Amino acid sequence: MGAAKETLGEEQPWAEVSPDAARRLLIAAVEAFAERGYHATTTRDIAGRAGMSPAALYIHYKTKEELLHRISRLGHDKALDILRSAADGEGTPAERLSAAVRSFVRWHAGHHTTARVVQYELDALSDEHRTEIVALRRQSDAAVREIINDGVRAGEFDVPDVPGTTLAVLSLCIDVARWFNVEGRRTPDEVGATYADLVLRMVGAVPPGGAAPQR
Amino acid sequence: MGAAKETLGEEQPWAEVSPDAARRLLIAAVEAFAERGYHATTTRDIAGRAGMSPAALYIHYKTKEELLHRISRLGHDKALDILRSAADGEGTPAERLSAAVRSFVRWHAGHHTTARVVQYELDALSDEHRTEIVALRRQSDAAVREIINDGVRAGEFDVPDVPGTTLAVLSLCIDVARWFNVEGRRTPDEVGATYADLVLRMVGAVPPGGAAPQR
DNA sequence: CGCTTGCCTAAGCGCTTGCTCACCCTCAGG
DNA sequence: CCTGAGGGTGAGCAAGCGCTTAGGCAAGCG
Repeated sequence: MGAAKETLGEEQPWAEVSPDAARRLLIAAVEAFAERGYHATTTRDIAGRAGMSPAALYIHYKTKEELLHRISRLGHDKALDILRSAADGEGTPAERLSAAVRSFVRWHAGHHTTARVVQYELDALSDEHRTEIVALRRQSDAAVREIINDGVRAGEFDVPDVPGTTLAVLSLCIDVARWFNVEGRRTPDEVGATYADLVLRMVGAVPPGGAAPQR
Repeated sequence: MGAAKETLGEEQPWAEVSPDAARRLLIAAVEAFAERGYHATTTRDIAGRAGMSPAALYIHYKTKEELLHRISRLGHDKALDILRSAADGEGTPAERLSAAVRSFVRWHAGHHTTARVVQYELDALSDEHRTEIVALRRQSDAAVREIINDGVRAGEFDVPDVPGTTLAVLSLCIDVARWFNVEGRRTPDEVGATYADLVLRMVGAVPPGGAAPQR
């Protein structure tokens, strides 16, 4: 149910970044940051991956930190968007929570390089940029908490500690970006389904029909 | 002069590191790595925090990476120890799983600076050291999986995907190190209790008595 | 054609990094 | 007293860092 009418996985995930050279640099930076971390990545490495000279980077971005901020901002926007559209969707709280977790996890697994940068490199941002991003994260938290509160009010969920459970649910989903490996046995879809099931158990909503994804 | 080795009344977490100067350097490194990350930390910063000159570091450690390795090794040993003693303890699978999660989470919250370094700076290790650490992590995974398998065999747990659930449980616990804040509202004990409850729900074992920790 | 504009590079500046080296201080054993 | 070893320091090296600068080249336009 719920007919996940999903805007198809963007074939060009960074279509909003232009011109072309700026996008190539940003994609190269995502890869490099995800592999080695922000501080261990050099501007020469980023430029090299994009097939450019080190100086080319500074035509499109003022600093290396601005690159990280752009990535972080776009990624958080996307993540929040995913959560919001599930939270504001139709259906019972259980259905909405399940959909939110499934799509949120699918994104973290499918775009785990981006997600890794977005979720684990916050410390490298400037104070100003970090507070901007933290505000977005609080909105993500609010979106999930709202679904859980709805479920509790409707008597569908049994949750003694709503803020704590909200935190745990988001934490569980976010950490997917850390361990997910493309060469592993699980597809993003499978992980999403498994996690949606686990989260429904956490809030005391029995998964429908016991139809748990088996393998 | 005054007693150089003063008992602080709290546990001495790095008692196994000697001599004294080496321990002070290690503690300084844990703080710095946890705050800024390995790559953003300079050897001068570590030495400075320990009240020494930059060169002093190299009397006790061959490289900066060796410091990280020592921290990571000791931390993983401790974490594995905690999980093992819960897994090998007595009681029903639900009791053992609950105890394992509670103590594991309590450690990650209470020693969140150390845990942050231990859990999130693996990439900075040399290939050799990283494979050594990864082997320890696989043992942690095995310890948790064993409890869950016991519960399934005993008919106490309802777990469709044991490896997936094991991964999720560990992931949930580990991520505590990322978000836990000393100035937050929760104590390590409270988080441990909340999480133990959540994990029992995840494996389909009804939490005992419904005595869930309230805010 | 000359001139501007946008994108890019080669070279390199100033600084910081991990790490080393020559030397010093303290103290136990003879 | 001397000696030698272990723990410490100030100064600094080579390499690598983020970033800048001067200039090149192609395209659009009078």
